[in-house]
Amino acid sequence: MSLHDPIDPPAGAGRPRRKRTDEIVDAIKRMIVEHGLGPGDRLPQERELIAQFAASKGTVREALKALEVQGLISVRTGPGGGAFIERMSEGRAMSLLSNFLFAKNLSIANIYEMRKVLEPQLAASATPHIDEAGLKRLEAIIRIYDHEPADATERWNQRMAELDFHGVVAEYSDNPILAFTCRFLQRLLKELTIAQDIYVQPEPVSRASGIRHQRDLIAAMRKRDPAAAAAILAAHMSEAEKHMLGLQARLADRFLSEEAAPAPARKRRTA
Amino acid sequence: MSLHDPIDPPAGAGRPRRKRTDEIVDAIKRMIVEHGLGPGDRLPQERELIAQFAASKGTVREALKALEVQGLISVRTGPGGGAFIERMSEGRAMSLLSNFLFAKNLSIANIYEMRKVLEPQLAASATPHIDEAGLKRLEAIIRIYDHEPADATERWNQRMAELDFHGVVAEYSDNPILAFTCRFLQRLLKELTIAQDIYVQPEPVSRASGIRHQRDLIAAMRKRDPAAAAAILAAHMSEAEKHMLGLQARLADRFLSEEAAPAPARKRRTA
DNA sequence: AGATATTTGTTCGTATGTATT
DNA sequence: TAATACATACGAACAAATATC
Repeated sequence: MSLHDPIDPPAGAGRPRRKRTDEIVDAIKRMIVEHGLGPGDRLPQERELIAQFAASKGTVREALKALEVQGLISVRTGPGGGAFIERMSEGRAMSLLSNFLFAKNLSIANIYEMRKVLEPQLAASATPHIDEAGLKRLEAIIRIYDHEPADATERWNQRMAELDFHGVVAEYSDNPILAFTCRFLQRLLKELTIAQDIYVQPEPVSRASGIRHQRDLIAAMRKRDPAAAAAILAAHMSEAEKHMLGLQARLADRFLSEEAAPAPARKRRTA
Repeated sequence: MSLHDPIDPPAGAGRPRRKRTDEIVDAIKRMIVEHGLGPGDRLPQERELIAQFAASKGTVREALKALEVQGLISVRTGPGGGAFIERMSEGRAMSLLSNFLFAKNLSIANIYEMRKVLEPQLAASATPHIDEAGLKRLEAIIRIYDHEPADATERWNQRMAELDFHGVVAEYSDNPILAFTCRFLQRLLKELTIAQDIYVQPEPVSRASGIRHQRDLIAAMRKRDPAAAAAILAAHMSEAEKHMLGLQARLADRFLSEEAAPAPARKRRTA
């Protein structure tokens, strides 16, 4: 069912017969790896799959739907349409993960416990690769929150921008899983439901200190000094953690919205 | 959020019209959160959903399939059957995530860069909660690899057990996302394809040191000393990283199903 | 811009499989 | 064993989207 839907503990005796749909899902997955298909490549069309698997249209469509939800393919209508191999987007991966963590009632403390050790690593791993354009972007983001906000809305925007700052740093890391994890944690923070309006109330501590840290970070990166970058982020996170700790907040019901719309990149045709 | 949530403002110009299936998926998700349905609760049956959404059987089934793949529901046949709310299993969450990271070509270095900072945190967070039974389990696992392996198979089993050791520690952490991440990293290491048979060749360094670290960790946990536990793990990881670094290995092609039941000769199917 | 061909999307009716009683 | 209640699967027809001319 799932790509490597593992082991689905089949309750010892009397395995429930394999469902046709799942067989087809697996068969298509095999087809993908065996033919070495990559993003953009086309699968046989519905009609052919129906013939090939001797299955009905509905069954084949269910299988394709399963693959689509897993982010493996996308399906387009029209001439030259059909199922195309996709690379799962980061956003979708995060949504899927959120569904899992949703039930776990994460706290801010949980998230910061990870951030305080990961963000320094992230900064260090980005330091050798960030370019002047990236540094400029960071400086631009700081400018969003380097002043007192006029109203609650601006205050909220400033808090989001602070998280975006770290998101930009992640873009320059050469460690994909570290970057993904950090960005995911940032997203979780953005999705917090406020028991005590964290992001709305005036910050309990000086913004100046945070901004100084971030400017220091940019300087350290310019000097290509990963150790310094990590140290600065460690201090920054430790301070941020202190402010956030104790706040009650839980994950929002982001649950329902899923990014849909696969990008309309087109103009591709693989026979 | 209300029943008639305007969340899906019908795509003004440009975007393709919302597909019926996706509408139903979202509607069911809304239904779940609005009714506060939890694991084990039943959704309306197929027939009722068909009536409720004025959609055909096939469309409703596609929607249910999508929810099933996301780990949100499971469907059972027979009297009293239907769609039931599920808690996504950790295994499924990991599989879905693997699909995303598969394309990213992770290296061992990438994984250890995270482990070396996360595992110490994990040990610290588990220290206050682990009980004597857990400590005994850890000691039992160590016994699997506290001696020279007889053959390659045992050597491999020993390496897997070393990872399981940390998995047990994760079970006692009170930080769900930290525990999940650490276990996921462990799983990635288990799934490595060997360019240079990492787990098969004799270990390049003494096993004694690793085991000493782990025994020290158990002692520190017994004394309820999180700081010491973290420090020991940091040393342990740093040493392990040294051994693994430089090894070339990539994520395995878990891509295609590895079901419990191994590939029996494929049945031929009439075209 | 409009017509057309191609391909997915949706519906309906029916039959089969499976678990409960 | 049989009856029942439910999902699972099939097939044909029709609707909608979209690339091409």
